[in-house]
Amino acid sequence: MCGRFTLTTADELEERFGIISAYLPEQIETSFNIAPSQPVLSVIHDGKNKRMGHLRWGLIPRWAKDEKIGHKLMNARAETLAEKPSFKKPFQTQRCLIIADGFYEWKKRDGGKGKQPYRIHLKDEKYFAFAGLWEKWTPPTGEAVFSCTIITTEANELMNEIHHRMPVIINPKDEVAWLDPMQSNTNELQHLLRPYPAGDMQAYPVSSAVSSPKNNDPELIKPISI
DNA sequence: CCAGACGTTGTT
DNA sequence: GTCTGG
DNA sequence: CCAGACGTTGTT
DNA sequence: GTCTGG
Repeated sequence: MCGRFTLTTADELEERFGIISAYLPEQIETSFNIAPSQPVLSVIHDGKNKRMGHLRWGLIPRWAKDEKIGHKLMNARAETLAEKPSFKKPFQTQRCLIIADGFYEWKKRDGGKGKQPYRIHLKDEKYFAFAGLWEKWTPPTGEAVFSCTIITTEANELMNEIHHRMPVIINPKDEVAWLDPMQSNTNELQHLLRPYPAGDMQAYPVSSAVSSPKNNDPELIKPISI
């Protein structure tokens, strides 16, 4: 679940997320099918300002010897964030938003083999933000890598028809609280990680989740740095 | 104590 | 780095 | 998450 | 079947 999503335009992002121009990335990548290990558009709070930039999807813990562990850490269960060694510290101080306008989920076809992909988005078709955690990893040689994971929770009534888990979409009024690095009351933070209201979402089957060319130009990656 | 994992999903 | 299992 | 590969030797 | 890359 939560293995692919979309960000198809970059219009009015700074207004929607309240980013001042000095903290915007030089370029924003858009895609119909963003996969783990690719750069994803994110917002963090550096203690003073909100900053927008790209993070690599698949969290690499600070202590990792090999970046490959990031291939496994693209999702984090909301229920256990405070306990897991890889997520504990990021949950306390390194929370982020990951910007999207849709995501995919695959429903197993009854009886037989195969899966049917569904595209899910908000009824108003607007941007939303996944709850995420970010981390900075410095390899033995070379530049630091800024990476992130997307938090999952139980499915709401809409998603439950497709799958039993779904990514956490933060209620817009809670975005500031989620990002605030000074907020360390994990009980309150945990409360923000609930299934988004089903009535505000819609889902429909699609023929394929893969529909756009990928862009692998590493020059486009502009990691957030603090 | 050291050694080894550190994650989720879904499937069995 | 920190936790778990042996 | 899905899609796609899954291998080596030796030659250019 | 299982791993890797995107």
